[in-house]
Amino acid sequence: MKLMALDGNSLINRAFYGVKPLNAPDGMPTNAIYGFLNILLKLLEEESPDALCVAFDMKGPTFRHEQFEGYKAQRKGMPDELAVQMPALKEVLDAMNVARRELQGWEADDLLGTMAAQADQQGWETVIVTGDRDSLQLITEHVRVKLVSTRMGQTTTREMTPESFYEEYGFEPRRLIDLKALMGDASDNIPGVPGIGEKTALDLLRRGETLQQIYQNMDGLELKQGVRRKLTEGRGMALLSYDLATIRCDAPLDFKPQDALLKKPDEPRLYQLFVRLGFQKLIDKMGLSAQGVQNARRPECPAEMIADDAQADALLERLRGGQPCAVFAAPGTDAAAVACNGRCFVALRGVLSGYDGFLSALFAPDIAKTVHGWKNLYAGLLREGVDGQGVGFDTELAAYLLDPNAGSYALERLALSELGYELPPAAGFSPDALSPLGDRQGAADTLAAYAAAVLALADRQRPRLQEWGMMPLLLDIELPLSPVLARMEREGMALDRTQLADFGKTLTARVGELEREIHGYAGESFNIGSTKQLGAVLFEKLGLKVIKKTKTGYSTDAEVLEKLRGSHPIIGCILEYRTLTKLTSTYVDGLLKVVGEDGRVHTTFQQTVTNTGRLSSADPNLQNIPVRSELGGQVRKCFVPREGWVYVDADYSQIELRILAHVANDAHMLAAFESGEDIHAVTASQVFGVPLSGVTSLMRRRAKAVNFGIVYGISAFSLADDIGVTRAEAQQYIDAYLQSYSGVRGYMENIRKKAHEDGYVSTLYGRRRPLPELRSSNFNLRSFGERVALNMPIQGTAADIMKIAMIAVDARLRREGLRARLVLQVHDELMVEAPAEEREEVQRILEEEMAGAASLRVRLPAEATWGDNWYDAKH
DNA sequence: GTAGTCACG
DNA sequence: ACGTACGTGACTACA
Repeated sequence: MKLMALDGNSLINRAFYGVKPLNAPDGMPTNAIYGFLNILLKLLEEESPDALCVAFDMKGPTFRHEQFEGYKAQRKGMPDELAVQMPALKEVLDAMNVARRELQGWEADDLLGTMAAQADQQGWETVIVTGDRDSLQLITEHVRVKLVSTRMGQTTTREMTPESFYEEYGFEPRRLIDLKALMGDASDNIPGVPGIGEKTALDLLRRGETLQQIYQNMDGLELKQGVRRKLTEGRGMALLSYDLATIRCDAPLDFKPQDALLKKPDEPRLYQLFVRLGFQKLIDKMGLSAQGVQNARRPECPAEMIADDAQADALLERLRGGQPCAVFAAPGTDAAAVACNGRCFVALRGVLSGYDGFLSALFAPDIAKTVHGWKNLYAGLLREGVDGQGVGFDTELAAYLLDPNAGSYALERLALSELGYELPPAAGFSPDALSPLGDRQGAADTLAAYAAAVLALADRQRPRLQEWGMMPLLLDIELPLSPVLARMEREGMALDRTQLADFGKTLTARVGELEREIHGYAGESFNIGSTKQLGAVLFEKLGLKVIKKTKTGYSTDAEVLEKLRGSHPIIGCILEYRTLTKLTSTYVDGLLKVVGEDGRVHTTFQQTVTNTGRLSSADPNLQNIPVRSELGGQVRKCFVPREGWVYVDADYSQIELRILAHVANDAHMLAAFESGEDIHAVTASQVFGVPLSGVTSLMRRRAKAVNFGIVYGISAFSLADDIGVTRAEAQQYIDAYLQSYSGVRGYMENIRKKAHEDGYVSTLYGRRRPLPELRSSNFNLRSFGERVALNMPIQGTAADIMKIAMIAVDARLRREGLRARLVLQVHDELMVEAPAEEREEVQRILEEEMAGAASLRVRLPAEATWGDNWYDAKH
């Protein structure tokens, strides 16, 4: 039989510092609980023990404090964010029916030792799990220790047995006590023998001595004079430390391993807890369900099937009266459910003969609707030939605006966390279920439940959006943007497949040559794409200098290779190989793979992904098509408009710095922009104290890096690293910058302060990003939060303005009856595909609407250029 | 599924 | 004193 005994405090501490911040829907930090449970589940799987018990420390002094008042004296209490997670963890363990023990006056270590002793007496084996090496003294033939370490979400365990312990330390596990007695332990404030350090102590123990033997037979020992004196004088300390360091196995603990046998968890209770904590992943992983949970309920809303046009018209008439309603449509929109005033109506294409007409009428402007995911719904309607209108609320967009950090806005998840609704699986309204042979009433009930959830969710979200002043952001920016994005996706961009494939062949040929050359230099054939194998060749076989390490081995990134360029001809080949294989795999093969039947690529613009309010582009990502290198530019040449059409491309000029000048209200920066001079050159002249005419290209380059750094939340260290100067020099640049731009300095100070006070930052348009990181006790995380506090209002405001511009450009193209259409957005750039004869008008529209999207203290000029392919349009 | 790398703003 | 720039997505290798 096997007992697994966990040191709860040690593990939750590891989890707390090793797992990224995580919050429950109510804002309570949960990362430590989450990390702890993941470790626990992994261990249960690995070990399949028969019994499990978790030991905890208790607050207050222990018997060791009575022996020595300085014991653990300088130890600080746990940070608040961890402390609040302890009770919840214990609740979770109780719900899992996991035994746990704590005992006033005793540490978790002693409880583990005692449990192991009890288990041993009954012939059980024990696995102790902890992050604390002190427990290694408990290792015996029947007791193993698993040492857990986590860093950034990654958990590793190392198992220690008598053999592996001896191999590492060179003496027996019990002698760990002797080691501490001799050398002390700074972190627990155990004194040890004054003057005896790790080296001497280890040496004595590896010679086979024990503390007892040392003091019984001091004269017979071969010892340096000083050591002998220190040992003699420190005898009292040594004996005290020996006692303090000894983990006791006789705590008055009520424990038998049989008491801790694994039991089935209390599922409903655990489920409820996990919902409260926001642990959807664990709910899935452990296969929990809401069955038996009283709170989790499905909205009571049986579907009323719309069978004929008369019923459809009656419903439409009622909706036109202004009753709030929510529409949920199955993908492909072969079915639509309308929730309204406690009832739910469902229209199915196969049931309602006038389904298409119903859909058109439902999505007319005179019926105000709430939906979940307007962009995709609009796209679906468009495929049916319906131009959807009259959508006044979107629960997905609302959830994103309320918390852009949340990551997922699936209706099922939101219904659960916001309403306590358990929605039936979406498979319930699959095409099969909706087909004449399927369970149509069941499918309709499922759709109805989703529609009802959307309606209820909107009621929960609206007050918060109003309170936070975010309704205009939703109604005037995000919602109207959705159809624009849907049309852009549908429009797509044409690819010249032949030209792209030819380019691919050229690349592949060169990659072959490089591969041979690289293998030749290496003297062996290996996978150049494997960083592990490449590292072995470069740093072990060829003996090149190790510049940087990753957590799994040597770093071989471009920055490292660039520094090694002079030391071996293989380096240049590898760099070129990397460039070319990236181009072929991601951009040549990758794009060719996703060309549609219409010869065009249709990206997906994701509207609820980024933490700052930007869009993202995926499948394929058209926002990262190469441009910085000449070779990469070849890919852009393969994006071509229709015959007789052109691409018109418009960029904002320095939008982020201009927004910085505005929000910081910095007189110098505003003046610099107003003068129309090159902003980086002006910055250089200020930072380096030379007249504008005296700015060299090196100065400009460095000033540009400073400008970027400011926007990102600069540090001298990274700036120095970026531009290759000393830290002190970088600091001088920053100081000189902030001296010149005192408004920016003030902004940086204010926004930091405000962010700490409020716990969030926002853009000019009220988009908000919560910053739980700022309350972290972890220095790194807190610093990250402060950098984000500086950056998000700038990046996010630029995103807001671009969205406003997109809505305006799209509307004006259509209003003016042009055939030209938006096809792409790349953060500060818009691209329109236009008939050649509309080119000049489109250029004017882009420049006017982009510049006019916001009125700030600076102008926001945009320049539109054009060409017969994407590359030429930008050159 | 995660890590490393690299493409973009 | 801490470690170190903001925001993305796609590909390959590897456990």
